[in-house]
Amino acid sequence: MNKIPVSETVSYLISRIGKAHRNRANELLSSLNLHAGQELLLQQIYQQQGITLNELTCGMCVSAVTVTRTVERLEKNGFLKKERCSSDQRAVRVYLTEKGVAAVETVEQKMWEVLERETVDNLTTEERMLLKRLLMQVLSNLS
Amino acid sequence: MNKIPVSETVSYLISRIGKAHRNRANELLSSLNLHAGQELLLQQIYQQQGITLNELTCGMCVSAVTVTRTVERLEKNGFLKKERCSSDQRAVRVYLTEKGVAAVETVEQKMWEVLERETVDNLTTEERMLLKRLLMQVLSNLS
DNA sequence: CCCACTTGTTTAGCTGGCTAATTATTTCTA
DNA sequence: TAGAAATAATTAGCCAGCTAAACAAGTGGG
Repeated sequence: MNKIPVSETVSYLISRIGKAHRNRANELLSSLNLHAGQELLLQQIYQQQGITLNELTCGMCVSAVTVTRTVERLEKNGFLKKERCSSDQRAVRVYLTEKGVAAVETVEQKMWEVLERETVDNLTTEERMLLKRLLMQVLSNLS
Repeated sequence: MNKIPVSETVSYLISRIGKAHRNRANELLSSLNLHAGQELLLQQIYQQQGITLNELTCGMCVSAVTVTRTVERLEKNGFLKKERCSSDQRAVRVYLTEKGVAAVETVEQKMWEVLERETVDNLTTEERMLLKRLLMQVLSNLS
């Protein structure tokens, strides 16, 4: 059985695509003064105002430290507000400001839609469905 | 035309997979005292001892700054050596040490092989071929 | 021959992401 | 009920990655 070079493996493709995809996301987000990663956090708060940092940590597959610091920066830039939870003084709840809400609603069309269109360009509808199915299996494999 | 939720787009899958894949790569690399990104750099030098930082920058789709700093750390940890180019005093050439060579040769089986096996697990041979083809198109779209 | 331009690298300062260790609060249990 | 254990968040310190700006060394044109 011949070994295929690393450069022709699915893993190598994924690492290249992951980088390119993130780069493009950053380009699209820069006009909103956001960085890749922040938009996911804002979207979570949008779906549940008053969510705690701990709940954010779980929902984003990211470490608690990263959440703490990203929230800190987003608060400094006026996208959200922190508030100590009254029933559990350990927990911190976060709420989007008007600016934060506007940002989330803009990210949808300024980033996700553009990114998706570019990503699946030149693929037929069937190929897109298929790709989605295969990627869901890959994600499941790696989780 | 109904909009599909972000969580069901190829883009969203790619960003999730990209993160999970990188995390797993880091786990596998940690036993070699390497971090994701460093292994690509070492592999490039392995293929061309004496490569310049500028050539590394081009070959890795990464900024010159990142190359400079990663090389600096890898040198500090004994994986490579820097040397000013004699014919062009601006350029810096890098060479793997024995430790660096050993690392590259171990990364192949300790990281790439394991990662690939895990990534395409539960996919048939046909599905793997297909996935590869679709991902190559995606990479081309994003480059 | 010298000054302008280009090229290769580095510094400063920012981002997301991480682990380990710390602090504060709550909960559980002996 | 008091002390131990679990939980939520933070601090310190590390890594990859980035842009902008500085610096140094070649290259070219007038």
